[in-house]
Amino acid sequence: MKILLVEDDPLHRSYLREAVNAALPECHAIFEADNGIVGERMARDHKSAHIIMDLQMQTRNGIEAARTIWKERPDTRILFWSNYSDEAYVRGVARIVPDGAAFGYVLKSASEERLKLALRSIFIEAQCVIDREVRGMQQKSLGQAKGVNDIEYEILIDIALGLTDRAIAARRNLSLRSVQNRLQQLYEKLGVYQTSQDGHDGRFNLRARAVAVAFMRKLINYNGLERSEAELSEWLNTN
Amino acid sequence: MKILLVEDDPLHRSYLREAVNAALPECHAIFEADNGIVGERMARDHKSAHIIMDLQMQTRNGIEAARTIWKERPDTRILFWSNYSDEAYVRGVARIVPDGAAFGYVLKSASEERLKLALRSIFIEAQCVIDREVRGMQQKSLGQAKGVNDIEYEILIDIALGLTDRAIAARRNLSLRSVQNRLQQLYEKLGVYQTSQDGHDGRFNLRARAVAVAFMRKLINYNGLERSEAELSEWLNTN
DNA sequence: AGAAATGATGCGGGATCACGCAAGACGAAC
DNA sequence: GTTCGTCTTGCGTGATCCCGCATCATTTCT
Repeated sequence: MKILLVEDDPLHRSYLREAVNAALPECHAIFEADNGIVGERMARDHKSAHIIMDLQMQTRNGIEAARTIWKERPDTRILFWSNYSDEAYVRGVARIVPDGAAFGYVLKSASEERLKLALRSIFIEAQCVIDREVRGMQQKSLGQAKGVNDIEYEILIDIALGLTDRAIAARRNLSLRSVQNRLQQLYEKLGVYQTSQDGHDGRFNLRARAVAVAFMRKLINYNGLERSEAELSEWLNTN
Repeated sequence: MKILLVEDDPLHRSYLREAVNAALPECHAIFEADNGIVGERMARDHKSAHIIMDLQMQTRNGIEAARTIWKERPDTRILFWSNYSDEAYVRGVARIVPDGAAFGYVLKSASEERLKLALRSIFIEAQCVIDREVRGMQQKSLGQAKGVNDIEYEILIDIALGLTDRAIAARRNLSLRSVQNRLQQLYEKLGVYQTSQDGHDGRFNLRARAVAVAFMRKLINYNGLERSEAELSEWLNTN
């Protein structure tokens, strides 16, 4: 068995290397990449079937890399190893995992024991392993209770990118009014409203405020926004 | 000499410990804290004069912690050790460092050699050491060439938090029109404008777009926004 | 099948925003 | 002292946003 490590931080990389050696004696070769681009290339060259992937890397993040890898060979098993359980990351991963693929999501704060267990579960048993904390996040994403559903999430991204209602309507093939409807759903879900109804001074610009609270609730984050921006500029060009 | 490490990742913490041992034989005691709260407390209890501080930690970030520590004893020497050189962080640090205090800013990606050198320079020689990359960022912040100055930065924060023009005016003691003036300066600096002047469809909501590009340029980030939000809610209560 | 829920769309109005124009305030340069 | 540049503020306008009210269409429940 060969394993490919894609991880920025040399410290974490060597920690992973040791964990793999300890937990997977059947692994006889470890390859390492220190960013997403190299990771993709090595995965292709070595036809890697077992990958451990960091999510936030400077040059190319783990979600992008995983997507292209899975596009080429959907049965690749990938263990995501991340510092955070931001909803934005969880959504990002959930969006790209192919049907039936084995993958895992373990936090860097997990104990060594848990990491080793996850390694065996995924790479030997082909089971999906998802950290408890991440799991909680996932439930919240899917169930709508207090969570933001896909439609609302989509429009959240659009306003976070700074689009006007009209542009969103064009992009999503909706009428102007529908866009505004969805915006109101979103505002409600995020608990955003013009405070101090007493006077006439709405303190918050709802649109901007919604983005702010989404950001603070980690519904969106830097990497997610960057990805969305890339999609947007693509759309802008063809339109 | 005693040194206090404030860092949430155990891996990085032990790496630091070894680096300190290797570079500073005159250090006879190392204390460790795994978040900002504990860090503040330990700094107080041990009257720490030499601290190595991570910037992004979950429970309380390094800037907050450093601020309260410096408030109590401004001659404390603090080496910030961070993954990123986001302008938001650099600004955050610059804002709180007391006059004449010795401090440093070293990236985690720096070589071990560089870290050790910085350790000696700061803790022995009381010099300020700032990573080259960070330095570049700092210049850009201060010089206004293409960079955003303090006034623009301030209003950027305000719209990122989701305030209305009126609320900003109240908070900053300005007229409505002045706020809008500053907004326009900001838009210009960020290169934000209604694309496609041909038709009449402004694709971007300038206010939201400005926040988006600022975010993508790392003028603002999660920690910074959270800090500002805390200040904001304080102001909202007393007003 | 009929009823109820959900979502898309149109109309309209009040509030906010973006921004040109212009007048006064203040300090720096000459 | 005059002139210039920068900053603040007011007024006004057109575009955009927020959102209540109302009409269909599609789904879902009974």
